[in-house]
Amino acid sequence: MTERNVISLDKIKVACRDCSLSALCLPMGLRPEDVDRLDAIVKRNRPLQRGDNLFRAGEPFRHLFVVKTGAVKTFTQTNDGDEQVVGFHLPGEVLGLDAIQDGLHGCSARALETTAICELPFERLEDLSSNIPSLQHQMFRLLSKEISHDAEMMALLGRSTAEERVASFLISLSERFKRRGFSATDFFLSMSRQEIGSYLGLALETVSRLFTRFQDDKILKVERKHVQIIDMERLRAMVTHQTDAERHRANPST
Amino acid sequence: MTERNVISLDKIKVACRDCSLSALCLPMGLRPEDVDRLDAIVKRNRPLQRGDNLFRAGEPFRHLFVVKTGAVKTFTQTNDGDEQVVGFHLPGEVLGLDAIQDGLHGCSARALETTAICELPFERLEDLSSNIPSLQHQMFRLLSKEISHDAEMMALLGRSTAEERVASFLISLSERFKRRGFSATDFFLSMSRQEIGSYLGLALETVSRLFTRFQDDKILKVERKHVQIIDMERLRAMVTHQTDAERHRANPST
DNA sequence: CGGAGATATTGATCGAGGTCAAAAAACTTC
DNA sequence: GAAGTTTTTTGACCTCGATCAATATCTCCG
Repeated sequence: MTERNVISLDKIKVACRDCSLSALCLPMGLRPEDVDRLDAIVKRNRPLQRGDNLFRAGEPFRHLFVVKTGAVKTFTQTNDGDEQVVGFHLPGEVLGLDAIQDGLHGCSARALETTAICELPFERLEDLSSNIPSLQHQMFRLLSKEISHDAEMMALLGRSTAEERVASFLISLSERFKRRGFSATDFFLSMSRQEIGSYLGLALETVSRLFTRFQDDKILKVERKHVQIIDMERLRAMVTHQTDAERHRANPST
Repeated sequence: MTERNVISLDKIKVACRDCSLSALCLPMGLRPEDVDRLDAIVKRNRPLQRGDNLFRAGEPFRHLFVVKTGAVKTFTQTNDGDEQVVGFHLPGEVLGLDAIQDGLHGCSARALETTAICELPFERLEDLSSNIPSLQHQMFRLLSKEISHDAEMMALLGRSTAEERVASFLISLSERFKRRGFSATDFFLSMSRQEIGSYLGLALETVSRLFTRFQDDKILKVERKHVQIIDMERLRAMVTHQTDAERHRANPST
């Protein structure tokens, strides 16, 4: 199960022991020789604390952000005041891609826990990518990946039952943790039931009930925010909607 | 209410009376001097008939597609066999952006009516955009626009009532028609109730009921697939979730 | 430590919208 | 234009999950 989007991951890991750069390399899949040039433009910020905003909807867009450690949620406000979570961003993942189009952030981003972030000045990234074809290519891939992820999410929200949504959510987290070298079956949820519910289009009570039901069914072990996946097979079996792309990725021989 | 993404639209319209190229210019917002270079790589296909596939999920990705006339739906299959619509694509809109990441189409695309399409060989587009910074910039914008559209859609599917979803859908169609120079208040739906329902995460019966209710309330005039929006204000009032970006676009002075 | 304010669980109730069913309207094809 | 197919409308019923409410647990801080 190698990460398709990463070119010679081992070399990169060696080339940039600084975790901020490996956080960059992972999503971008850069070649080592390109990393040095990227390195020059990366800003490193002090960590955000839980509740700190990284940016707010409507603010001008200057930087792409890469999560180094911690977790971030992105959300919009509804007219009647409360917030709607549109994404969770784990280490190695990129934020701000929706803001390129018109130079304004379309959603707000807030740290869910103590979080370290890399800033990439977008203008300079654009300049660089004109000169480094592989960087341009990776930028296109990055944006495209976000689009297919969103399409999967839309498909999930469009049809599924609560059970299926929560199962999908856990599987998605599991795969994302695995990809970054964390445990795929034993992890902490840095977001509240409320936030999970908002993201999945469910009431927080429904999320809670499903967690306990999954626990009763010996599929999970849940203790507050600590989740262990006991029976991944049955969790996967709950998800009816697997895109052809996913099928292909799971079994590339087909 | 000028289209922010288009640079000197009038000039482009004059420069390329061939509708295929204006279809390209609109989403990309290219400068006239770039159009000639694009022109060279555009393939023009014979029209698709209703039901024809443009591509299927899992097929290798070679081209971006731009709808010239007609309409296309994109959809995925669920494991239990039936299809899930993930998007509708009207004249001037681009398809295939989700496939850049891994070179495989993640969904299938099928014509909803007689449809003319432009093909853009993606490799050559990538090459060109290395040499034309403004093209690279527009490509980024195009991808980013898709991402923010998807985020809005996710927000819609995540929270809204059936009423709000159908209202949003009609408003979205209206704005997209308007942008391309068609009537914003009087148009045909080339998709079935079934397909609308699938897209909005609703049963087809629910869509039908809402259409008749809107008609009874003097908000719409619906006759089969022909829709007239009578009271846009009340339609808009139904939508609680307006992103800050949308608010800003509607009233840029803020 | 103990009290205050989040956050999570669990129960009870209710309604929006899904499902099933049947009829009506529109489109096809010969 | 008749017969068959597909799409849409409308009605009746029921279920899943939202909402309301009460309690339990955690976390933070003086």
